[in-house]
Amino acid sequence: MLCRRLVLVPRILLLSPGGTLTTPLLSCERSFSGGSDRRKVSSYKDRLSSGIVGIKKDDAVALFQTMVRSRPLPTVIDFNKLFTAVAKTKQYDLVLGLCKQMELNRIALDNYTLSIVINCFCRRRQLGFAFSVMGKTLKLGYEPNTVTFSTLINGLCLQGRVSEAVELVDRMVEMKVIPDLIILNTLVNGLCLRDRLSEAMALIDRMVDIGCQPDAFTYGPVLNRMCKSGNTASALDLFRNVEHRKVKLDVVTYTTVIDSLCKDGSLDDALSLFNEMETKGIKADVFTYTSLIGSCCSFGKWEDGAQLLRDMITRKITPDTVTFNTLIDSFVKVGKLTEAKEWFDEMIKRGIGPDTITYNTLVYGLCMENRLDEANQMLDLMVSKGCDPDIMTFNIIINGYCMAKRVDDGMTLFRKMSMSGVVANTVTYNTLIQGFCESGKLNVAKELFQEMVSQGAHPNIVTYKVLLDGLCDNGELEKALEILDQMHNSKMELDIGVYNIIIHGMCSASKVADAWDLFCSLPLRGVKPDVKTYTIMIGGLCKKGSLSEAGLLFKKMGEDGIAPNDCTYNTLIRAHLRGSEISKSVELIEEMKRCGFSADVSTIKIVMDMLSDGRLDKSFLDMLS
DNA sequence: CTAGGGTTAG
Repeated sequence: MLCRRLVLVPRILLLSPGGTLTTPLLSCERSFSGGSDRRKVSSYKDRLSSGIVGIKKDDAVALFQTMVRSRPLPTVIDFNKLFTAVAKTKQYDLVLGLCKQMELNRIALDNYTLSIVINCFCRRRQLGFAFSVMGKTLKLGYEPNTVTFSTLINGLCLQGRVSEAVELVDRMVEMKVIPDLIILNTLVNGLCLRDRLSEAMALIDRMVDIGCQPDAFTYGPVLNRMCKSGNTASALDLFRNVEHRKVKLDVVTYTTVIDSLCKDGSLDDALSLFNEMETKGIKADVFTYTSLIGSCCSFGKWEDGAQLLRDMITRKITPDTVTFNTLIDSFVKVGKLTEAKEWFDEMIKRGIGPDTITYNTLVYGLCMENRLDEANQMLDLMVSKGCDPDIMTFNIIINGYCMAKRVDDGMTLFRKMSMSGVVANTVTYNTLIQGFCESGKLNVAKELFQEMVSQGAHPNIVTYKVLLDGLCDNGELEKALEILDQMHNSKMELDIGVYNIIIHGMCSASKVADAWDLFCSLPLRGVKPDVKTYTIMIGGLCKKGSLSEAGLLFKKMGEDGIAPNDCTYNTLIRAHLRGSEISKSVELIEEMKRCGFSADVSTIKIVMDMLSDGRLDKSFLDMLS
């Protein structure tokens, strides 16, 4: 069933079929208080047991201080409970800081605390520190257990170093620690993260062979990877298969597939899987609802999205920041800024804190409506609420300035941003380079491109497209062709968009013959012309006065299976009007109308001009509408 | 206590 040689598998799995993989966790609980005096410690005890899920930074620090000052001292287990809760909120720096404080207060960390520290370093991609904590664990005389190892193995996997993770499993076995289901699941996850799906599946088969029953955690990452690669159908197949083999799937696996169906636009299928899950007694959670709400909104079913949110509140499934962000984003995307603002107020009313993404989304909405002053006020608001703007925030406003033809203001903000320590990325530079190109300041655009390279922000295909377009529009076709040459020599994958820009540039520079040669060479270059390519080329031929050639290309386009759009028709119609080929333009207009397109602004302008100087009859206007 | 899922920009 599988080819062992190709598959990365720890040695123990190849050597010990039929062996058991379960091992009890070592008990390392050590008490400082001896458990005698319970009265004085009740406040932090209550706090730890009454729920510290999703604990905020200030709360965590305050609770920690109370604990450190309590006499007798709380047990390490109590500290571990706090650290675990904080780690779950992904505040790894905070956990590390608190652990440091604990040491400074001469409270000994135990084996578990050290595992939590290792996990924090792993999550922060500081594997070196993680391994030295492992060394410290040994030096303190603790036996590393499966938790210590699984944490480190996960750290390696998160960095994409799966082979080393497998080696570590082998070393762990040498140290007489038997890999358990969690370790193997971690490896499966590591393989999935590197998109090595077939190896992951093979490892799962090996697990089954040696009697280690996979669970929802085993299949979760596999399903997720399939879904993220756009393969919902395969994921659904695997899902049904696993379900059929009586592996108990959980809310996460269901939600993974539900989300993928939502992303594919199969909202009905997603909803029926949601119902199926609930029927089986698996309760949907905030992730499930958030996916469904997002999908409803993308279909324009706002009331349904809002209703789902109300449902979840009724069912005591508390919506979080992401849930509101999803809803707010959907409203912003369709320009319903008022509704977005209402939901923003609602989330504040419910005590759910907006985050950078919430503010970015609202800033984006304001910028789209050219309300730049309000966007800047929103920026001030987020700063005043202690929510740090990130590169996305700045990119959105800079883009807003560029679209409002205020590239210089965009540049000022860019400099301010850099002073505040936020580092520009490729999108930032692309936006500004485009802004300068469109305002005709080609030299500034070129300088910025140089700055981008020297700052280590990698230009991508979009950067080049923006630059090529700018050069072509500003009469520097030769320079554009030089860059195109460089791009051919680089490893960059050129798409049809790049060629559309160049062909368009050639046509604008009245080099229609060159454009035609390039157009004809596209198949050789492995690039397929799209509707824009044909339209640009048709426009070029029209400009040259070769209406008949343009007509032939229009015909060929249809034969090549590319459907013309409104731009194609309007280009041809204008050319025929200019060439006084009235009857042909009437023919084209009727065909265009049959396709559901209509005359654009430029076409209407020509028609008006021709009506006023009498070259066209009034009946033409009726036919047009 | 260690492994899998949902939101933003050119």
